[in-house]
Amino acid sequence: MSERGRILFHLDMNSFFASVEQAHDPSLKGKPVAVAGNPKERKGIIITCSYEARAYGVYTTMPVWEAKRKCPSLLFVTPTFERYRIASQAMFAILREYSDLVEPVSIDEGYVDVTSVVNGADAIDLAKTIQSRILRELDLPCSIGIAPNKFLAKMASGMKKPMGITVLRKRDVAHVLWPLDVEKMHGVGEKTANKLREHSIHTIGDLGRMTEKQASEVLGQHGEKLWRRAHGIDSRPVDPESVYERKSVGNSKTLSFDETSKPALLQHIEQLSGKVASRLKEKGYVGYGVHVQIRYHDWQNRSKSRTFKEPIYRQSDIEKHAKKLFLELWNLEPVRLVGVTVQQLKEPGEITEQLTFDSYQQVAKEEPVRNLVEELQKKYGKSSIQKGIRIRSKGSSSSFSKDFLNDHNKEE
DNA sequence: TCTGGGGTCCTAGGACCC
DNA sequence: TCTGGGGTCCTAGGACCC
Repeated sequence: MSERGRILFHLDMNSFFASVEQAHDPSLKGKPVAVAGNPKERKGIIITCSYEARAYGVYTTMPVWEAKRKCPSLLFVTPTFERYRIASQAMFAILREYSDLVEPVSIDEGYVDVTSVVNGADAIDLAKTIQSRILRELDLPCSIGIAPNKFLAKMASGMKKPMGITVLRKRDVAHVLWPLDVEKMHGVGEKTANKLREHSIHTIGDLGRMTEKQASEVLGQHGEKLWRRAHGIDSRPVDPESVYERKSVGNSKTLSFDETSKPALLQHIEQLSGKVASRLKEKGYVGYGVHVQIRYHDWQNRSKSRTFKEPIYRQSDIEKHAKKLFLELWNLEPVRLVGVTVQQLKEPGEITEQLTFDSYQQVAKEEPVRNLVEELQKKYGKSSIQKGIRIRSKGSSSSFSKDFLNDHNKEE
């Protein structure tokens, strides 16, 4: 498939969780707001913060205590994931009004292929329409990148925030992308950036000016991919199905202190197994592998996994295998985090057991927009609709996005 | 008083098979 | 006569992203 001629949008919600909270409680608007877990827990970090908070130097993953120091007036909100899922669904529902080719990437971003919907000249108008609808109907800001492929669209959406619309053509790559620090590139993290710097590669342009062979000598296959991206080459299609193809379901927990007691650790494994089992059931999957992770006090990560012939989905089975794996793995050192994941998921289509089928059907079917609106109204009341759709939905919501920061926080 | 929790994808080595 | 070559599966670990 030629990539010439495609028109892709990448839509990115601006500081999504914080914006949803500001939409829900307008008294938070214009103020530094941070969404963070329980600040008393060790896990107290900033999950998202408003632009007003960013102005004080607060950013995602910053420990709460540090954020308080940087911005004493910072308002803290504990996350309400149900609200975010609802807003996310409503946002994707709007996108699907314009194209069937919508691929959610996470709860707050996705790609839309509008090639057959709009001609090049009208793409910006469509982006403006979508952006202003999301602002008017959901009271949420977003940025949109317009480009001939996913990589460029993603880079474009990040260029103007909040409420930006940015076109990035292939011919813009050399003068727009190449001057940027190589770490700004999607797919280049700290480790890769360090490795590149060792070879005097500091900007995207430095990477682009290497030969493809040199890039692969430094970074292997990953290097070739990045080199092509640096040249604006990316033929990945927008795949609306990918959201349904979940590969694993897991839960992990950073313990409130480094734990050395075996019974206590096994109890954490039990709890995590229970969460995983109920999420599997809710989503209607069975798995064929169990994976256990340990993070030690010194941040050393270890993991152990095992594949099974028989489908795994019962809490008792997950628990049994996870405990066994844990005890084989644990070296008696203090444990900071434990995690349990069920992987190699399959939809239980041909599985004889029936218990998961109903919930699977719910998840697999996309809800009509109309229902969403009704549900929004139920949750927030009709009076608040002038400023935006605010919906209530139960179950089945996560089918719309590969929801990062997932169901684990349902109870909060 | 460092550093959450949910994921995906990739690599590399060994087992095993034809 | 030293012992090919390819493919797949499994497992451990790492990098990255939101």
